[in-house]
Amino acid sequence: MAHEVEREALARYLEQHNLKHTKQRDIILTAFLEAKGHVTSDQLYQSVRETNPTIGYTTVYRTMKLLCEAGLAEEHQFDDGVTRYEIEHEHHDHLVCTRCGKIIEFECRSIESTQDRIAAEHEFLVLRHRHELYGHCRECRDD
Amino acid sequence: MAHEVEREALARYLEQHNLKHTKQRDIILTAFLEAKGHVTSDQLYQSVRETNPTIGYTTVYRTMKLLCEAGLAEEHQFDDGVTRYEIEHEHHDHLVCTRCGKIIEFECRSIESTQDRIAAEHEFLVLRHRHELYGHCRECRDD
DNA sequence: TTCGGTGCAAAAGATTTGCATATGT
DNA sequence: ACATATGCAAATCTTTTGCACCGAA
Repeated sequence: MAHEVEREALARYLEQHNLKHTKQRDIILTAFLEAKGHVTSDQLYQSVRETNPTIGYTTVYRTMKLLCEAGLAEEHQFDDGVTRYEIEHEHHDHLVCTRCGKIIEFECRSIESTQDRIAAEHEFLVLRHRHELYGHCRECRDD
Repeated sequence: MAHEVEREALARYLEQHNLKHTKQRDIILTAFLEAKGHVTSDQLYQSVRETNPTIGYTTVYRTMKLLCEAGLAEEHQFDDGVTRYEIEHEHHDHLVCTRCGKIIEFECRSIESTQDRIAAEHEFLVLRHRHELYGHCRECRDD
């Protein structure tokens, strides 16, 4: 079975918190991992429904919240207002194409250190950040 | 009367677009400017209601949209999911305190040029960006 | 007089909650 | 058996829309 690492992480989390290991949770985790990040609750719901038409919206929402708490997923709000989930991994930022919706990840040490300097100037303790560039990707730009 | 510059900008915009200059628009603009940025629709609605209890939610929403189009306001979505409006001015980014809600603005040339470099690497045309650091401000941090 | 504007109520879209039932442990 | 999960429907919350009436030009 695929995604062994994540499934075990979930199992561990459930056990430690006295929660139950249900097939819904497993199905949703799998669908989420297969989607490879940046999915909306609705996309997830649709994809889960294809094979398991009895699973409800509620369970998708509750499970995604659980996966976030377990450190397997991360919630993200881009400018369109819809919540998306992505697989939790090394911190990075995003290029978002406002035409085709493509999301490209990037990561930049030099920006991060500048950020730290700015925060320090304000005596601000930074816990997380978001940095998104919106525009048109190579395929969508006109020029 | 205060906020002469903005009121005139609005008047000009309305005229140029064949829209009407109503007292609601004036009242909402004033409330928005007095709030000094980063207000939610609801805060605006409440504050407008104090002096003008007949103004509806709808008008607040429609007017804020109008002010954005006129270039007087700017819409912003922070991580709490609620839309906030701020007074449109020189581009800048934000430090957001997740304890007291304070929002500090900052601006950084060196980050912006790095951004441009990254975008260029992806042949991406950047139209706008957001960059927010979430954490605890000087007054709210524990250490 | 004529359009655009306003306010209400209803709709819409995303997410959450109450509750009876089902199911891991 | 017992406590937690699930799925439905209903509730919430924010924002938008339809529509009859109002008011600025």
